[in-house]
Amino acid sequence: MPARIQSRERIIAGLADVFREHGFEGASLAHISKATGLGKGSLYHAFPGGKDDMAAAVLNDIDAWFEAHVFAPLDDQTQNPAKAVDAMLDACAEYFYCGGRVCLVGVFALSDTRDAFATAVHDYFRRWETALSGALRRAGAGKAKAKALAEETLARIQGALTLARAFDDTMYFEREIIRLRKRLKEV
Amino acid sequence: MPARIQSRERIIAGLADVFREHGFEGASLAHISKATGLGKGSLYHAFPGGKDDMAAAVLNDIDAWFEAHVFAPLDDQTQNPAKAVDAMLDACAEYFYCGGRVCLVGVFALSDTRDAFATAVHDYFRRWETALSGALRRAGAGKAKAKALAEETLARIQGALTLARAFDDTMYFEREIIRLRKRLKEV
DNA sequence: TTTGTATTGTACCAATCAGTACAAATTGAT
DNA sequence: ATCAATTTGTACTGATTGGTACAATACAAA
Repeated sequence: MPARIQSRERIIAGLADVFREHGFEGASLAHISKATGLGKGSLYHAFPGGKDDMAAAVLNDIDAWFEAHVFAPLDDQTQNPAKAVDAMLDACAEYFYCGGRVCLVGVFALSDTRDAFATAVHDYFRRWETALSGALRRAGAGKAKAKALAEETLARIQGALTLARAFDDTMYFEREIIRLRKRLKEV
Repeated sequence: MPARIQSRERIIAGLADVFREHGFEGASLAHISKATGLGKGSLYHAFPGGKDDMAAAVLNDIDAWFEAHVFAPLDDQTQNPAKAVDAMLDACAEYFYCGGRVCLVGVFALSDTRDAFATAVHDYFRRWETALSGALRRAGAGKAKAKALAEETLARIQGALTLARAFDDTMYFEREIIRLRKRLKEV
């Protein structure tokens, strides 16, 4: 019966889906087992620390994706900052499936899981905010305005995800991205 | 041992705190019992339908509060629409404890609880959106602009709550409200 | 094939889950 | 004070929780 190698990538992707759908507390090992196709034995072999370990791995994976596709491009001094901001919105639309997928970090931020993963959540948003406000500064905004715009942008993205989910209509997210694109060109 | 009358108001307030903190799935009867000071007997006496019943009662309570303090004032044709919008932001700041308290409807929207309470979540945001966009129209905005601004406003409020919680800093919410107040005067 | 290791499924554990049953206690009316 | 109705705490239920133990399997090297 046993033994077929699963790529860790695929396992983490399945874990992310479950955590996004049910939150940390709601993600039972039964759910996780079903979503990943792995039994408890395999799961605890791959993540000896249990659910905490799994969630940490997922958060790490998300962080790596955003670092590569969002944060680093925003930081890149050699590129046109306006283009980097545009690329950020593209990356968000891609990552969040145009609003069909929710932000796991945001979910964790709202739930009581926040306490356990507080620093991970904190760092993710801080990293995003400073990278974006840096790019906006290079695009010509003053220090205060850049920070305010960055805060506003993150709030609008997170909020749009909530609304898209509440209305079960991805257009809410897509329209917000369009408005945001326009707004961020006004620097 | 038993018997002291608890006001239903207080019970529901306690329930709301628990659901906000832990989400629907994470809110165990042990948590609920502790937060309300009521045993299972009392809880199932007051809410025969169990947790679903409790959550529905909380959502109903929230809806009533917003109906009275936010939606109805926005609808009021006899009042200055700009003032109603301002009052809406005041009411939000009050209700959400300036960001220290999370939006339960938003939490439910993100979790899988969404399916069970989909219509309640849906109706809440739709009601808010139409009331706000109506007020903005009366304040002089065109139809399309009013709708876009209303969507943007709801997203920013929800997102600001997420950020305030993520950073554990209510200033993120308060600053967003200030920016929003300014933005909504531009109609 | 044989062997050793990495990987896996399953049987189990104590704790906790939502929910039920019911008797004890409190209340308000008389 | 008495009594009926309402409220309440507690003791249970079967199911599910996260986690452990371990034997069976598959795989790569020999």
